[in-house]
Amino acid sequence: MTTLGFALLGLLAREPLSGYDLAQQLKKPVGFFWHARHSQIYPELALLEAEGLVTHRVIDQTDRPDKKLYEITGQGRQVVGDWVTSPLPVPAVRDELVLRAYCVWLADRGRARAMFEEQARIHADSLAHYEAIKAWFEAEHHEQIRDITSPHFAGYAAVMRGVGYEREYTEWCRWVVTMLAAE
Amino acid sequence: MTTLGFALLGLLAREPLSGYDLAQQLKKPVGFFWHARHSQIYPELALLEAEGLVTHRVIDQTDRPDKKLYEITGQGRQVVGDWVTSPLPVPAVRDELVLRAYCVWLADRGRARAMFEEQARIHADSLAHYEAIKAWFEAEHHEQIRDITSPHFAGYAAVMRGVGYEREYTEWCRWVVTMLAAE
DNA sequence: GATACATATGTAGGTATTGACATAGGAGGG
DNA sequence: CCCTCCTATGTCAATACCTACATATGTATC
Repeated sequence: MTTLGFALLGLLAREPLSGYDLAQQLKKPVGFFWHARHSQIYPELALLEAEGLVTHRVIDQTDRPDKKLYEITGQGRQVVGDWVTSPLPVPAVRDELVLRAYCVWLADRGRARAMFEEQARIHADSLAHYEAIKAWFEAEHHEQIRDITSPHFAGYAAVMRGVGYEREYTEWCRWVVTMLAAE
Repeated sequence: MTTLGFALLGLLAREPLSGYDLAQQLKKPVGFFWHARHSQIYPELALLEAEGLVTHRVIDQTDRPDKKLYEITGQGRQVVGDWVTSPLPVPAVRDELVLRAYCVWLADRGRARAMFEEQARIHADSLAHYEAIKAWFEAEHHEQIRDITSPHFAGYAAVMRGVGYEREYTEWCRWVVTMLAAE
């Protein structure tokens, strides 16, 4: 089982979805900290089905192409639940912008400043996006987000991480900009 | 040119290093937001040398095996400087712990709480590590960390991100723990 | 003397992911 | 009627990365 497989199971545990739907949800910034292309999703769904973790049925559609609607099985639900608390491998953090910051002393000052200003904008936009989702959760599911057995709590927890992550990232970008702009 | 290639050039722009040294620096948590194994580093160094971005000379050592000391060329310095401000591809954020949080409603409450407590400890340790490096920079290079043409400024900027990242991550883990512990 | 460990450099095989190619039906606009 | 876009499912080749294998020298410990 790959991590992508668990990501798909985690989405299918909430509602039945087609491969196309899953690909939409795993597009940034909707996919909370995991994403994949349809070229990886379709084969992974076939593997999950071969292992008996999901099943599918074809839905005939008149106004658009037919689709395969995937549903999680009881076994799939068990597998993803066990995976959540299984030993976590050391996370592989890779951030190209931080790496670039580490090399910024070799770059042109003005161009570097422009780049970090743009990145600050991008992350501020992303932050606004997450904060909107957070507000939506609090308005629409103010009860369920306190119930840890509810998928809404889990979604809210992921969004909380998105807010914190992007807030810190935006602040750091702005700090770099002020340093590059100083004097 | 791969991102790893730029990472190696960024390190070699500071001082000549062997492949082994580079592998040590790119081990977590020393490698600030980029890491690689020696099995990837050695071939990459050969590619960089073939492109004329680095050169190497063999250093004879008596107390340990001989080593190849790599030095960046003028062209290599130019290439990495240009790369820093080149268009940045959309970052591919993948965080398995956040994905697990998104699925935590399917898991055992006690086990989940224990896992997030452990993760909080891990990230708190990492935060302490980054804060120690930050303090070292401020004590040893309090002048250079304000000079954007200095590698110390660049290193300080990367560490600042490490501090912010791990601080936020630790706080989020603790928030999840309190939610899982409530009632 | 044997064993383990740090230094040092490499290769080989497998997996996860991406980007491009491929097909197809229906909707909407010009 | 053509072109574009959204929906929908798939394959293929290339790449980035990891795990494991492979070798060699010197030091420290049992």
